[in-house]
Amino acid sequence: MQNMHHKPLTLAGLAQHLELHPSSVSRALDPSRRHLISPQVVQRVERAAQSLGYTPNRAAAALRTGKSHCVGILLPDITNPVFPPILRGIEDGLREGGFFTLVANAGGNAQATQELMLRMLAQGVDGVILATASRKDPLLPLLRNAGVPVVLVNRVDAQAGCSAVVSDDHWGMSETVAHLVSLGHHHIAHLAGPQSLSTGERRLQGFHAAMAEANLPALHIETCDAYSVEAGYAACQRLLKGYTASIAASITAMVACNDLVALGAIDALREAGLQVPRDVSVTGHNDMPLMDRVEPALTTVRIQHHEMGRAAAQLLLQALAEPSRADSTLVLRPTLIVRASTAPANSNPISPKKASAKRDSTPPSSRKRP
Amino acid sequence: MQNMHHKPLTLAGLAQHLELHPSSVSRALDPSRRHLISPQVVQRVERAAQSLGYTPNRAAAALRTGKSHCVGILLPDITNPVFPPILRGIEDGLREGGFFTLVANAGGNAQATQELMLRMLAQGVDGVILATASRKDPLLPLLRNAGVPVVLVNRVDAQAGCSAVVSDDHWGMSETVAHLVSLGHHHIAHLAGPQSLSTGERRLQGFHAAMAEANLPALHIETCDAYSVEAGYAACQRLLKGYTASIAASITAMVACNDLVALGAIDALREAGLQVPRDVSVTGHNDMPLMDRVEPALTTVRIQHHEMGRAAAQLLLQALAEPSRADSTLVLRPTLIVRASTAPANSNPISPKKASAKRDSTPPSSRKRP
DNA sequence: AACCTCTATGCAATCGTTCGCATGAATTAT
DNA sequence: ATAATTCATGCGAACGATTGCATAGAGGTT
Repeated sequence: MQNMHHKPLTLAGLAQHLELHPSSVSRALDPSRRHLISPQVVQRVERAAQSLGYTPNRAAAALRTGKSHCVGILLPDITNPVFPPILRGIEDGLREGGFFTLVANAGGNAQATQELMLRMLAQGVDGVILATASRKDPLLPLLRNAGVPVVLVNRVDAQAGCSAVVSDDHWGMSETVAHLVSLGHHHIAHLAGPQSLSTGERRLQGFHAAMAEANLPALHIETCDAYSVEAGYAACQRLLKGYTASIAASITAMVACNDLVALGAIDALREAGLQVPRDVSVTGHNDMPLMDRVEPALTTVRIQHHEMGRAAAQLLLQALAEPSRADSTLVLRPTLIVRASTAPANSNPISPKKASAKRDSTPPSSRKRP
Repeated sequence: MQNMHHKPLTLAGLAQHLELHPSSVSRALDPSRRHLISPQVVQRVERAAQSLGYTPNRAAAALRTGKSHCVGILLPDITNPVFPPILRGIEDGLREGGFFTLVANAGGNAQATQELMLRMLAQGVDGVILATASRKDPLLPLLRNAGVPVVLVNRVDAQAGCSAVVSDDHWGMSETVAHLVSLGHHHIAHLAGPQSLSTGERRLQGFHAAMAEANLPALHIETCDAYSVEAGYAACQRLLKGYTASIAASITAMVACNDLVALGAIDALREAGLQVPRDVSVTGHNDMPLMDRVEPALTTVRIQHHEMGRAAAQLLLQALAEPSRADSTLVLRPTLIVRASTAPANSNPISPKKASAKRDSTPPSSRKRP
């Protein structure tokens, strides 16, 4: 109780206590400059620092060196289940390098995002990891100009200019399509992600490539305006609208750009009187937590969230240590996880009650099995 | 391209450009000291700052003033779905005050946690929000000693000494028990959380109180050593072990301390040949994302995650603005969300095949309905 | 007109670390 | 033995923003 507000011990204070000059103490405490100081003194300093509980003032060091030992992490929204494991991976990777993570959720708004980034820069972050980068992201030139190393995670930028870690979306898509084809599906639709995001674009490309590979036409594509349950629901509804009138009637499988979108699609399908996977198989992407426990358990592409974050952190550490180093893009291979939302193709997926069911907007709660 | 590595504009540079003294510029830019400067000059300074893109160096300001405009947030694990919304709430609340969030996942290990906290302090955080506080957390005296304001979120500390925001666990428990009682359940078990955490303790107390209120004996209590699916699975297995031999055979409902624990319990029950909710009703706590889509949809207590975070941020801002202010504890009321995992009590819950089924460790995948 | 009051701005010290340079001691080479 | 070369440490000036105090005008009072 007596030592409240112990004004924190300063380097000078410690030096005085040891009858040394602050600069010597500073050197003794810095592993990379220790060699300038005699071993005995180093030990004496270390002991004293330990026992007196000296903690260097990072703000002062940051001011002097221009390095804050903080990196900024910009996420669209931590509430989206893809990001927590990525963030965790980043943090784990960064911790090894002695860096702290300044986290901010950008939340969509471009204007606000830019402001946030400027504040991060003012805060003196040494580097930035972006999980928000849209294609041709306006933030990148800004950061480049400020001379701050950047690593993109989960998304890449067209005109790159920085390192990135992404999942192999093409591979994920071709695995998914191959799986569906092996179950006898021929009419496969795609609920594409926002084309302003690289994942949306690449997964769509991957879908096209995979369908071409399988000699199937990629006819039924609907774009979502976000990676959310609601957007998936809406996109699937739009897709179903053309159902009666067109050849689309034969769709037996849907590849969603994302797990949440898949969940929304399942809602829309059920609402239209279709069963998953009996009538239509549905796949997701990301293998978010709990996707093995939803009803039906979702067949999805598991991306290496944690590893992605970790790799991004390592790339950033490299860039910080060696600024001249060339940018590199790391592509991690995902795995297809087959669960209960995909099943062999049903020859006649159109349920007899479809026509009426389409107008029926029965809420989910009344959808229980008989 | 020509202006690469523009060495950032400094206050002195800006002052020189304006033919003013740095101190005047500093004052003109600080809303709380603006009044010392003539309006025309203020405007001139602001324009110039704007157009030249001046951003103050926070490190320097932090050194001079001792305030970093950063607050540290210590979480057990962002991967646990309770925390993202809380973090989001904190960030939203803090942003209004112009603060940044330094996020760290402590991950259980007490030693590492303490180190992390020391580094946060060295980083110069102005305040700390702890979502990790166990009862009698050793970090609290440390922080108190450093004179850093602290707010606890989701968990409280016995000897408090700081503000906190928590959910009304008692109320949540009594709602839950009342709901089960109204369904005809009399033998209700509780899978309690770690008693070293305030939520675990308080929910257990709440359970006892609620059972007493309903004139029921609280006989079947098993403690989990973590808030995880695995811990819930193990605890439920331990509970089931005494099933045949004792009066416990009549258990028709289980109140879990947490949604994840509830999911683990459901796994264990199924493995023992029991159906949820036909044989045993199960409830969770927190209403994590997707709990409405797991099988069966979980009856649970929805806590106000986002609001908790936001309130914690506001409490911290208050404490920073007015250090003498008395601590306050904010208790937010949760809501019981009834879904499919609870049903009327079954008079004879013990399935005939139980005895053999208990030894049967059929994996979940073969558990499909006939 | 001499004095006092304000008000707007300038001055200079300060926060705690770091780092180029200088210095003195100890070691080695000649 | 003296000069040349290490090596360990001291010295002091940065880094950029803030702030108590000083000061120079402008305006007001008697």
